[in-house]
Amino acid sequence: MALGKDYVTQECSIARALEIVGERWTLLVVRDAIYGVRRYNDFLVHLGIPRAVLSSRLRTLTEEGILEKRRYQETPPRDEYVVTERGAALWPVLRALGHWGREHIDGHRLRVFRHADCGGEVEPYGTCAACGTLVPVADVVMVPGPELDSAPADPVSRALLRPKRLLEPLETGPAHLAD
Amino acid sequence: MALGKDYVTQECSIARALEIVGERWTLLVVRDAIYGVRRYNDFLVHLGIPRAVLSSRLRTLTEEGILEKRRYQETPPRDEYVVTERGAALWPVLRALGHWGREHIDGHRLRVFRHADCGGEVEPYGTCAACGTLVPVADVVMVPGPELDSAPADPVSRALLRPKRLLEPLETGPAHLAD
DNA sequence: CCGGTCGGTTCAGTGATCGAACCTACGGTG
DNA sequence: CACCGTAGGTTCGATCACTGAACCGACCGG
Repeated sequence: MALGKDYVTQECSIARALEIVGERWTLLVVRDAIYGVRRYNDFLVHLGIPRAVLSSRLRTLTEEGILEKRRYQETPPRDEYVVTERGAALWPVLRALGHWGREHIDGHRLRVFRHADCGGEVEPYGTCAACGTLVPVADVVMVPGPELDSAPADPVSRALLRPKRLLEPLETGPAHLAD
Repeated sequence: MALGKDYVTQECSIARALEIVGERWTLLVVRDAIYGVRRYNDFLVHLGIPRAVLSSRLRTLTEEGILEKRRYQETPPRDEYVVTERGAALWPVLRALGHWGREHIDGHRLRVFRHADCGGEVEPYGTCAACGTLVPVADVVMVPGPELDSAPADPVSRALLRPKRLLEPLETGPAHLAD
C-alpha cells in the first residue's frame, strides 16, 4: 500500500491511484517498463534500487495488473515483466510529470518524444505538434536529447541512447559485448 | 527528499519531478491546494495526515515554490498556503492520475471537471469536450459526481460538495456554523 | 569442479511515518 | 482575572519501510 489505511478514507480517484502507484520507486519502475525494460537485472542496474524493494514493487505491480510476469525461457527459467494496457495507460501521467520537471525544476531537455508516424514532437498534452493527433503510447519514439550523458555507466542507459519506440522490448545485449 | 540520493543519479525529468512531489502525501497536499484549501487545519482534517508530516510537506512545498506562505491576518497571526503558478502547473499530472484511477482502479465518477466558459466536460487530456480548447486550470469548475458521499464528516469535504472553480479559496465557514 | 549470471530472499541498521501529547499566541466569556 | 476554544505548530516514543550487504538455488560453459 502506498499510504496505508489513511487513503482509503479519501473519496478521490487521485488518492485511489496513489495508493497503487504512489509508493517510492513505483512510478520509476513503470517508466522503465514503458521504456521497454523487462528484466529484473535491467531494472536493478538502471534504477539503482535495492533488490528487496524491486522485488516488492514488481510483485505489487503484477498483482495490480500493471505488469505481467511472463516466462520467456524454460532452462534456465527466466521471467520478464511486461507492461500491460493498464500500465501503459499511466503514460500520460509520466509524460505530464516529465514535462513539469523539465519546465519547472530541471530545465534540461534530456529526452524528446516524437510521433512515429510523422516525426512531429509530442507536446505536453500528448498531441503531435505536426499532425495534431493524440499520439498513443505505442506510437511514441523516444529520442535522446542533446544534454543527455553520451556515455552512461550501465548497459540499460546505454541501450536507451538509441532512438526507441516505447513499449518495445529493450535490447541490452550480452554483458560481454557491452564492455 | 523524495527518494534520496538515488534519484540524483537519474538523468530524467520524471525522476527530478518525483524527488520533489514523489513523497508520501505530497501530491494530495497539492491536489487540495488546487482545490482551494489554504489553511493548515483544513489540510489536516481533510487529509487525515499527521501534523508533523503536514508541517514538513508544507515547508518543503513552500521551499520549492509550489506553495506560497502568506500572512492573511496579524492578530492573531494566521498564515495560509496558496498554490503558485509552479504548483498549478501540476494540474495536468493530477488530472491524468485521477483519470487513470477512475478508469483502471476505481470505476466511480466521484467528481466531474467542467470548462467554466462553456460548461463542457474536461476530457482526459485537458481539452474541453464542447469547445475543444485546452482548458487552463483556473477555468476548470469541479462538480461533485453522483457517487460522492453527500454528507461527509469533515467541513472541508462538505465545502467541496458545492461546485467550485479550481484555485479559488475554499470557504469552510466558521466551525460553529458547520454543525 | 569452478566461476559466472539471473532472480530472487533474509537480515540488521537506519530513516520516515504515525498518533498522541504538548506548547504558544490570541480572542471571547463571565 | 480565570477559563475555554481555535489556529498552527513542535516534540516524542513506537512502529513501519527502506537500505545495503550477504546469502542462496538453478543453470550454463569450460
